Amino acid sequence: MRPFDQSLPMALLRAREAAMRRFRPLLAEHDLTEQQWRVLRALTATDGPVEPTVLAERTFLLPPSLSRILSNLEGRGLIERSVATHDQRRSLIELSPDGRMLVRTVAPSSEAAYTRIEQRFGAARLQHLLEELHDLAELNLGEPT
Amino acid sequence: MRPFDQSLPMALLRAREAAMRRFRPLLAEHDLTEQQWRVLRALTATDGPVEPTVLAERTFLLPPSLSRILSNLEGRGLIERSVATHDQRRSLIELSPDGRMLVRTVAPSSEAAYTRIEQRFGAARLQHLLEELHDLAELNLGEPT
DNA sequence: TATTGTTATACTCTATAACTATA
DNA sequence: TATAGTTATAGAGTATAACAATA
Repeated sequence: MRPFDQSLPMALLRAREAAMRRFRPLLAEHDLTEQQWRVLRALTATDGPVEPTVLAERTFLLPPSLSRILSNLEGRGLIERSVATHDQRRSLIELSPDGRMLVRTVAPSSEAAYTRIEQRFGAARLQHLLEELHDLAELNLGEPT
Repeated sequence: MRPFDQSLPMALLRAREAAMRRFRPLLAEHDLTEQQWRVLRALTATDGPVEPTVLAERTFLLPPSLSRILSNLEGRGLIERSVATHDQRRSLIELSPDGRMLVRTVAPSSEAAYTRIEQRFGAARLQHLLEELHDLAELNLGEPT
């Protein structure tokens, strides 16, 4: 069997661990879990409001997990929900002003961590790595041959 | 702020998700969680018995989490524990014959998934990606500048 | 005193199913 | 009937602290 440290999932996990190590304490300072941050971050990336289903796909969270996270973030005033006018089943989620402010507070450290990686690893090399990861994720490995 | 899909941790998570998607149902068939499998997999990679502390580092599990997982795996007869003769505080963990058999049962599907990725992504390209991930993980990003 | 490993505790996420409201 | 989202439930991992046994 392939050696443990040549396993692709382990290599991805290890790299992610290395990239996140410095960032986690910062999230903890703001009482945010990784998953909560992923949701806030995904909301920052969109122009307008997003439906929970879309948000779940983008953040790799299951609907029940996302549902709890949204309740939590709404309770803290970091997001706002509304109901879609064309289909009352659908919710629309967006950052509140407080949520946007929180992201703006955390973002600089995130960028600093990124810059640090760029400096040590090389900006072009990192860009290429991101492209490779993107391609890998798009192979549709779940589809039948 | 950097676009969400240009975030390195998200790119790593997304790639890992893609690589694991087909593998999870197989683990579920054998009543194994991802973390339990990581432990079994790490034990396969070593020649002899391993101390829990080392195992925790290699699998990115916290000691309390690992402790529970080891109890579970021991209860299922998949691993064996002994006490180090030179230091009675230390445990030594190794796969049991049943554990080895289970790994041998699951391994072919793991290899098949890997081969599939190699075919679609390119073997050399994948090898290079693994090396880049390895280098990235070894940047010691947690250290002060 | 320090270290190895486990236990305690509280919380969060995962995963599947069942349910409500709307379409 | 089907879909969007929430709630129910059980289980597992995360994280920190406290603890027992050994060094």
